[in-house]
Amino acid sequence: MAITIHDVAKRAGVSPSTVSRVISGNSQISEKTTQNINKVMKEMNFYPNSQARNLAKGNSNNIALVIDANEKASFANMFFNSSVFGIEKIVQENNYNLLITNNNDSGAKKSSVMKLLFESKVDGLILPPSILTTKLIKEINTHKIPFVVLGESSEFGDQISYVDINNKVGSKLAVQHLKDRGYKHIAYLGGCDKEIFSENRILGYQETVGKESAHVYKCESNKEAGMKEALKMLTKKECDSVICNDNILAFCVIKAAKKMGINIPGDLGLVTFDNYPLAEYTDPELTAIVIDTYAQGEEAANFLFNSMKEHSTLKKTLLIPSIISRESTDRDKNNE
Amino acid sequence: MAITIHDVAKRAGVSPSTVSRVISGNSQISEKTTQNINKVMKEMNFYPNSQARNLAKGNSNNIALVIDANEKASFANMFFNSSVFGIEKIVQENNYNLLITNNNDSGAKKSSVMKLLFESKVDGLILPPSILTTKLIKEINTHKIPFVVLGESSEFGDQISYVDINNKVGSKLAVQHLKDRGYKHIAYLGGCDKEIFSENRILGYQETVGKESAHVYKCESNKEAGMKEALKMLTKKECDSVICNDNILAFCVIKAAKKMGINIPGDLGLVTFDNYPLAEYTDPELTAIVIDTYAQGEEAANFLFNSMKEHSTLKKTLLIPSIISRESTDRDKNNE
DNA sequence: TAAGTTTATGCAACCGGTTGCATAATTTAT
DNA sequence: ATAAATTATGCAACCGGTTGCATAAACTTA
Repeated sequence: MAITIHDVAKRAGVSPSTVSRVISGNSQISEKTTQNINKVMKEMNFYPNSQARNLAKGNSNNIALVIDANEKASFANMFFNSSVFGIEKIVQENNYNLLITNNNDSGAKKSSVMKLLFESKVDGLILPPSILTTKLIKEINTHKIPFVVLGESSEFGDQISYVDINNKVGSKLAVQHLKDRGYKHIAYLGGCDKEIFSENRILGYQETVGKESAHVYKCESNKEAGMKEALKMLTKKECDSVICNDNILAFCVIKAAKKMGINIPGDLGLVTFDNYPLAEYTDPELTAIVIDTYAQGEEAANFLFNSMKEHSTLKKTLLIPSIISRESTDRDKNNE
Repeated sequence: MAITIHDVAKRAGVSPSTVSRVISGNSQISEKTTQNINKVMKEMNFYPNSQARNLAKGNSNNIALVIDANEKASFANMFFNSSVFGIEKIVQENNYNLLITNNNDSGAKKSSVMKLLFESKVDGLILPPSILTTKLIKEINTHKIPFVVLGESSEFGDQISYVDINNKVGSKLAVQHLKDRGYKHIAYLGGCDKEIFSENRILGYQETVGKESAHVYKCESNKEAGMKEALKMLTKKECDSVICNDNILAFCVIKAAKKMGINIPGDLGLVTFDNYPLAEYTDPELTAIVIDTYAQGEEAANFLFNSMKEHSTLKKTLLIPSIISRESTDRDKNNE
């Protein structure tokens, strides 16, 4: 049914190998023959069958992006989101296919990632830190499949290559931004112990303001915890500004401040990590630490393709975030 | 290097065909032999090479989800997001792989979707309505690849199978919800002419409130247009409630109302289409028409797999949305 | 012009499975 | 016990490309 390399060969009066060599472009076929074969291929509208090609070449031409089924859908996804576009772009530039799969590691059966490995379905993997286990890393290495992690890992940091945001620098940017506008006492809201990115943000904050002037209000990222902790923070009146660990908490602060009659940015400066689309639609609009997940995806994919070409050593990449100034910190330095 | 079916056959003392038949499970191999082969496969940790399998079977074992590079990243992506999880779930249940690709139809070269078709890389396609063209549909049909569209299409509605939300019903739900709470004059904010989903929402709204009592404030979904139109609407004072075409516009209404000293829900009832994570963090929290994109993804994928098993006719599926009541409409019926 | 190089192409095996057909092994019927 | 029917398995071709090696053709060089 489908047109094969043999059909093309017959029509062009050459052998299949010659056609194959023209397709691959990596051999010394005479200019004349090449042009003729190209012409015939165009005429017959021929495209090589990728299954056959992969089998012969011994690769899959796929790389897989694994997502974590267990992550709470909402925000984790938004994140996953832009990075996938960056990844997809690089994958396409390399003439590869991008597979997406959930890691449903039930323990009982082989997880989907294991299956990808065993059935030789991928030449490379992009993983979230949350699914890493000693067993998984060992298995991937046994199969000699290069992989890269989208984010830092506290437990396995020394066994993996990863691309993450420099969260410490993010906090420094936030602190500096607030100080520049005359805010003196800066609090940090959010972050729980298990997330390494929160840890680093808090660390960066503490280092910048100085351990003694740090006021960290740890809390989970949901309505109840967020509101409670925001109100607590505002009631204490220790601080004239706050850095939020994410947009949800920033929204909570806005709400809490409103309830208590505290004006943002007049009485309270507010900087938040993350810049989701609605961050510029709030009242006041949110000054945000912007994380370029698209670039993160690109970076990870590029690294992966390099590792596939030539064995490379472990590499940790930290991208520098930026800050976008909006109403929530928009006051004169001397306004205080 | 890798273990093949031949290695297994040798060890088990049978022919490769027998092993193959055990793997496929679709033939009459004796119980004894089957068990033995299974044992050997487990011992050798054997998994069939998928490239070889696909080549022999003449399929790819892939379905592709195409995303539209041109859609504005933000909100389109959030949408894309949950549906991809639903799709991925069904794909995995069917032991298939999910490919994701951008449709970079530059016109010059073959677009990525065309490539997928020509290189036999997919057995099925899930497409966004925005990339449909006569040429593309024709090409897909020529290749006899089943496909389904994630959303309705005005131009090609009669040539495709699609899964969409019943937007008319969404509007009816919103209107009914507002009426139940004693709101009398309901406006509709947002929607531009090119989007069929907006059209249907407005249509459903008009049909429910009656053509003569309809007040549609069309506008684009961005800060400038949204604020301007929201202020205009509130200034006119025609209505005591509004249905917003999306969360961005709802945020604009909240901001505009605050500026004008209008209380939500007291003076103005507010229902919005879409329920993005931050919709419950606003002040007031947003009553929202919830669109289950996860289910939409599942539905589309299920339909696709059915079409792959047996040729099926075109099918239009409309999922019923639901409404989640929050503060922005939370007043007594007699409060007015 | 013959010998030596270089370049262009074909042959055939191979990648690792699947499957139609033939045959061997086993069971059932007579 | 033998023929007939049924079940289990193997053989070999095939899916559609790729590639090492051999050889033919074209080009140098002496």
